[in-house]
Amino acid sequence: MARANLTPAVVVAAAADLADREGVDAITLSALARGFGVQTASLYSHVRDRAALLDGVHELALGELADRIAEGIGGRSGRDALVALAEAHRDYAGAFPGRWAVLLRPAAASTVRSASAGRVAALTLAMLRGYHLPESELVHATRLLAATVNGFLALEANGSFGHREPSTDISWGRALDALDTVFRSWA
Amino acid sequence: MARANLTPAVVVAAAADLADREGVDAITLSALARGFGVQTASLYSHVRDRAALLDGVHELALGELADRIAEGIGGRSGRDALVALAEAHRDYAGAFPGRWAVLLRPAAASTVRSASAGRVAALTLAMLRGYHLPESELVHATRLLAATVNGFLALEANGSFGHREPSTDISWGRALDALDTVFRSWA
DNA sequence: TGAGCTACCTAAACCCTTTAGGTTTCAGCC
DNA sequence: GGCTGAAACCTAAAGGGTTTAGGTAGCTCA
Repeated sequence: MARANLTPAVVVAAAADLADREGVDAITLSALARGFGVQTASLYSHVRDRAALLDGVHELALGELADRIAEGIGGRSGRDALVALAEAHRDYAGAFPGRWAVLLRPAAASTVRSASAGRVAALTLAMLRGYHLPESELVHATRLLAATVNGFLALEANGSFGHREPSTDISWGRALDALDTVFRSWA
Repeated sequence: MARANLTPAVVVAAAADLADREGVDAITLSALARGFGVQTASLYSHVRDRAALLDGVHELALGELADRIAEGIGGRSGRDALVALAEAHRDYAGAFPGRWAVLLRPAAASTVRSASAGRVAALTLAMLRGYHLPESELVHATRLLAATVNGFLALEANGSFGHREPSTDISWGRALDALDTVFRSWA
């Protein structure tokens, strides 16, 4: 019986893929074990429990998202940077719905303190600095940005916007316009 | 053996209360049955399955939220109405975290078509009409509003904002200011 | 009073999680 | 080459949850 040679990282990656294919609820130790051709209990050598597995996926997704944000922002600033950051989120949510859904769940304390979380925060802050807001307002601007982007994508993902015309693409553009306007003329 | 005299509505209400006390994941037919002093299988006479139960809670919550929005908006208009609507959401999310979490999940098709969903939509639309946007822009404004409010409350609820100073109350105020500004000067 | 509907029950199949403790495999070293 | 120890993997089992099928008891009303 050949070994699967699993590692925590391999298990977490498989969980992320499974979530993208069949939804977050499909992340079960049983399903993963079946996929690896291994007994369920064996996975507990690599992952503490199901919660820890989800935390792992969370952190993985955060890192991937940070990469995409960094690449998108590139040398841009101002509105271009804002759009790039938002678009990175939307592309990621569209391409990896399962990973995205995991990101929307409460993060473990360790995840909040992770390097990936820090990178996302730093990139967001760097982008916002391009708008020259008062330093003390940066937190509020960050929260507004995060709320709007995440809120939009969440509603889009769970079907709250329906499939009605006009398409959500236009609404998405309006939302980015609104954010840009707000940041440029922050009281 | 005294009968519990259950009805679908009673079961759904109990599920909602349970969610507020212990979280959405605590909504199990088993737990509810224990609460009623009844066998788990008996609940299937009143509720098709767990998914239908959650749909019931979703619709219940939507109705309660609509009531609060209506009461909050009262005779107000413009910014006052916007704040009342947003505050109704925030109060509800704070007071009934479990019900709120259920609202954030994808809605069943029947729920989308329900009277409660219609009421929330109608109230939102009525509020936005106070800003005199072009009729064709109302959809986009609605989506931006929903995204911002829901996004903010979701991030607040799942701890993404941390407990850091300054408090989220101030950020919340900034977000409402931003929405008001955007709606008043919609391009 | 008794017929019938409904509320509730027992039984059972099936799936998932998690713990405990045993066995196999493999790299590296004498 | 054979031994050894650490991983990697396994079996077994307890404990919950969901759901279906079919049986029984209690209430209502003719």
